[in-house]
Amino acid sequence: MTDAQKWRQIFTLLKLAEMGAHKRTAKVSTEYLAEKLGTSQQTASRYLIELEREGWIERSITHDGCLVRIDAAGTVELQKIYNSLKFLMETAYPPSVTLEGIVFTGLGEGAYYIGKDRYRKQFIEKLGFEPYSGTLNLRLSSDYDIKARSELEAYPAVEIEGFRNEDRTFGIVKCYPALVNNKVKGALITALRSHYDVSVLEIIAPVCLRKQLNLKDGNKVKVEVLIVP
Amino acid sequence: MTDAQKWRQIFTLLKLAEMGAHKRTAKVSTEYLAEKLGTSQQTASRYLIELEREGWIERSITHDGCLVRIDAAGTVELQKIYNSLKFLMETAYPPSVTLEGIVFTGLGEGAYYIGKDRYRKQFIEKLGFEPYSGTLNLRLSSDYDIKARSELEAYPAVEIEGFRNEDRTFGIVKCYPALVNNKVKGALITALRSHYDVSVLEIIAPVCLRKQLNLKDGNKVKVEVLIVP
DNA sequence: ATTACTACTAAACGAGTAC
DNA sequence: TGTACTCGTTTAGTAGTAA
Repeated sequence: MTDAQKWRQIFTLLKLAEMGAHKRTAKVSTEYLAEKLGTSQQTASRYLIELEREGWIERSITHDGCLVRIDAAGTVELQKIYNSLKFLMETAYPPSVTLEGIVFTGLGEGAYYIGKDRYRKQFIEKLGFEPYSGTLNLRLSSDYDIKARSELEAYPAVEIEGFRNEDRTFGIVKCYPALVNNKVKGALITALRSHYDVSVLEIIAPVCLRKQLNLKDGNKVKVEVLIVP
Repeated sequence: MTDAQKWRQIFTLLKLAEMGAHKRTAKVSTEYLAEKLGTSQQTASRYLIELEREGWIERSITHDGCLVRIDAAGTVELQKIYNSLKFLMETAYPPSVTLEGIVFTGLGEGAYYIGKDRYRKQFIEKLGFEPYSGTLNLRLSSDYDIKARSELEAYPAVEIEGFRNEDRTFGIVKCYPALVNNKVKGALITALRSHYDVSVLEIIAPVCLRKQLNLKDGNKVKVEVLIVP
């Protein structure tokens, strides 16, 4: 089944549900369904046949219409769309923000901060992974990316608490779970220190991103930041 | 715009929303969108053009992708589907039950009961119309219709309180708002008395249904009973 | 009344490609 | 890189009609 077909079918399921076929066996003539769908009787008939083959509805044909009931599998499809829409419409934040930046070599300070045990423990606890001892530095190039990054500040983040040891104070770190180049799970971290400006991203991950993704300075990297309300 | 087109577009809107385009301007390449849609880059491009023409998205093209934001009109479309699904999935009852029956002439007792002032006042108050002084009697023919009618008992109804006068007791009446032959608003009423069995429907409406719909004994009538939780 | 087949028409798709 | 045009191919839609 192609995606286009799938969506026609989900639309048909929705119309059948509006006739109550998700709660009870409803009598539906192909002519009536056709009217609701804005299509011909023949097409409505074909849709019902497809839905039946797909196992999304149960159907029996009588002399004056079909008795149709949406099956468990069909209900699941409607529920999926509902859940997705519910999340999108009820949540104040976008589900994700995608940023792109160019790899560059930093001063190696990332490793120093990430190495601090009080940070490490929290990374493991709150992000679910032990970070590789180094950060991947990305420079944002476009206005879009810089704007998108600044919008992130308003969205909820995983907060890593600061602390102080005998020498100095280590500040709070805001983390955003992220997917790097559609492949590797990691996190964007901010405010570790203020050496870099808003056009720089620092990424941590359980593995060495440069090795894992075969990255060199100057390569473009996509970071899909996941907002977790 | 045909309905098939409309549904492709709503599907596309949903995917764009999953990229956050309903909350912010998102950078989306046609190639990336194509992948999410399960279609070709060319088709994705066409969809975006159509959505823009429709006024559902705002778009500006940059050298490395489109900046896309779902417009108010587009959000409304998503909201419509969401509201519809929300109602269907969160409600324990089907939105409506459609019954078909054959017109026959009753004993004229309907007029007597409906004429009672204590009933009339409640009909006006709770159903929103003053019933024509007579009921349309329908005989259910198929097993499906009789089964569907019996299911109605479990669904919420508008309840008209009983009363007693000097002579006798008048019982409670359950009403279900209904649309007769897709045209006239009225109500299915039950338990006015027990003269008729489960295979008989009594319908009231603000007008004389026989005249309004030009009905004769033996005509088939469709009654779409609306469940109002 | 219905459903749904066949044969045809209309529309959507996507490969190639220009920009 | 991108987007989006043309145009041949594929797919969906419908009219007519049988069952």
